[in-house]
Amino acid sequence: MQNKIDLRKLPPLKSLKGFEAATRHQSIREAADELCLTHPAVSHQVQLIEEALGVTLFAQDGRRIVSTEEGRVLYPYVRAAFESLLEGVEAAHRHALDKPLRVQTYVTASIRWMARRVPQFLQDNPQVKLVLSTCAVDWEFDDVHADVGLVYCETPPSHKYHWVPLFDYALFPVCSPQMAASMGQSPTAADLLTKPLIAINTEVRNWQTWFESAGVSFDPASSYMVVDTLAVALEMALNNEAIALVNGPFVDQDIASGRLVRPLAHTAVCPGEWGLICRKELKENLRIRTFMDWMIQSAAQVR
Amino acid sequence: MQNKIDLRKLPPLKSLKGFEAATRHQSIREAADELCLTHPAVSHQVQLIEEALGVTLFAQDGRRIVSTEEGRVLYPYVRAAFESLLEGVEAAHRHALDKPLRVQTYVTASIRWMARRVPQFLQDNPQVKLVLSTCAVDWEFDDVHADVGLVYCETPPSHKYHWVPLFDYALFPVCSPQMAASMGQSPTAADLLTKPLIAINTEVRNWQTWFESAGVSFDPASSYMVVDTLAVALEMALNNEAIALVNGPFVDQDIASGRLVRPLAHTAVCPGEWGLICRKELKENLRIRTFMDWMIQSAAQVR
DNA sequence: CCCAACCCGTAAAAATTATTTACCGATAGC
DNA sequence: GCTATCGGTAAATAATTTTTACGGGTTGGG
Repeated sequence: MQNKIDLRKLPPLKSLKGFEAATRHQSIREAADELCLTHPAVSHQVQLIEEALGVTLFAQDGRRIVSTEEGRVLYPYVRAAFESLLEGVEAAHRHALDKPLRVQTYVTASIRWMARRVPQFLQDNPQVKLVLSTCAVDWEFDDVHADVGLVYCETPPSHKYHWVPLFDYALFPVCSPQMAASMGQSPTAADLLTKPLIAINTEVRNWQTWFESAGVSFDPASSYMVVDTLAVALEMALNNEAIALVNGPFVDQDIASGRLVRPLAHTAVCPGEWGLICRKELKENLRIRTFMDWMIQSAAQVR
Repeated sequence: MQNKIDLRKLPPLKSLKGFEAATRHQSIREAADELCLTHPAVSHQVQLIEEALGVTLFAQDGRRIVSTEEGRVLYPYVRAAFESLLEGVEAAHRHALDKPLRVQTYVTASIRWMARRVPQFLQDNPQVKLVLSTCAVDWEFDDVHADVGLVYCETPPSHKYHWVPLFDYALFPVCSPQMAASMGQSPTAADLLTKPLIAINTEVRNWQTWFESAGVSFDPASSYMVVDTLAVALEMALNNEAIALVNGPFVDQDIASGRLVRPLAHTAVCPGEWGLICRKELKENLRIRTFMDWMIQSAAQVR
């Protein structure tokens, strides 16, 4: 870092905008128009600077104004200062966008949500680089290794995080059309008990929750099979091997295309939500806001 | 002049001071001390800029702060901007002080007031150059040919001028000690009528005014002699040739030294005053304010 | 030549910003 | 563990900027 600088001798910085524009236009009114202000505002700004410097910057010439010699001397320095600042802002932006944005999520969300949408984002924001990490140590958002996360939270996270809920944690079964057909016209929840049900090892109680909300009792130990991520369960459902229990907006396309169906409409909405998370102080960060805004918009199209 | 510049992209300029100092100190509190602000003020300034740029500039490290890479990228540009502004202010000052200050006054004031005091002013303000003009076309202050004037105004001048009254227009007679002695111990106003009285051609009625205020009638046509400036009249008084009528603080030194005396104390205070005048918009001008302040202080020592 | 259009300056009121005061939680040294 | 220090937050206060409303002076066209 450098030495101290005598900031007290600086004129009122905000008013310099008025001086700059007024000098360029040699007109208070035109400057005001450019700055989207009224003319007395600019007039006052110019006077402030004149008083601060003790130097007359404009003289009246008929009904216009003309820079004095001092005004003309000062202008290039002010101009250079503004240009330096703009360059600085640019440089900081470039630098900020250069670092890849680290996104944490779960395997299923990564495969069945991100993978389908991220390419469009990268195309729309070519200057942003993304790193998706699905191998988080546990379910919690890890702010050391990621900038932003698409995660499930049962309760709103601590105040040090910025949290934008996106979807309900809504449970509903899906299976292949053949499997659904094998259960007859309008199967009941109890009918599902006759079929192979896949559970996820981190959420083994989900089937129980769903059956209970449908008024049917269920023993978690009776699951046909337990896998460690929904993505695998869905793959099995697609292959007509079992019924999977989905917990978010991860099968919209398969249902739309008919590859998967919902054998019955019952949905169990659980506490908590899927949402976006980042550290609070990063929420105004350019890259992060860009990404989050895009995610929010993208999610809104699904709901 | 140059092209338009996109001033909207600039961050809040005032807050840049906070960023600059905080970066230099790597501490919010020290920055606040330097800027004579409280620490929340600086904290807020930094946040404003971070929000404006969408970039994080500081990270917390224990109980201090550390610039992020973006902060370090931005700093030199901000610094350069401030330095450019300071240079600009300097340059404008230099330019403003380089032009000589044009002072208008009357011959007598010039000889008997300015001439004695100006050298000290020039010594105290070596960067200021003065041009005294005593050959004004008429008595009025001429703002085209002078920046500031030491003039007499019977009524306060028009609102376009800044006017600082300095002395009463007070009339009193002076003469040599011999001439005074020749009139006896305590001469009356009437006693003066027996002596040669010098009048000034532009103010021929002054003797009449003085005598009337002293309760003695006087015919202006009876003046011993008419000259065109008080300076000449005073010279004659010094040479024991006549009595002059002084209209301002122009004989203090001669009276102090005993070269001139006031034969009697009666003074006629006339309407109007001696004062400093300049165009209103110039009153905050560095050179002009410097000069006027000095004049005011200098005058205060006399009164 | 005069009137309307235009421009700038001023002053008081209104709106907006900046700063302070009074807290809180976190950290590091003792 | 306790305390001094640091930074962040929020509400209240202070300061500033901006606007509104007006006035005076200049210019150019009818």
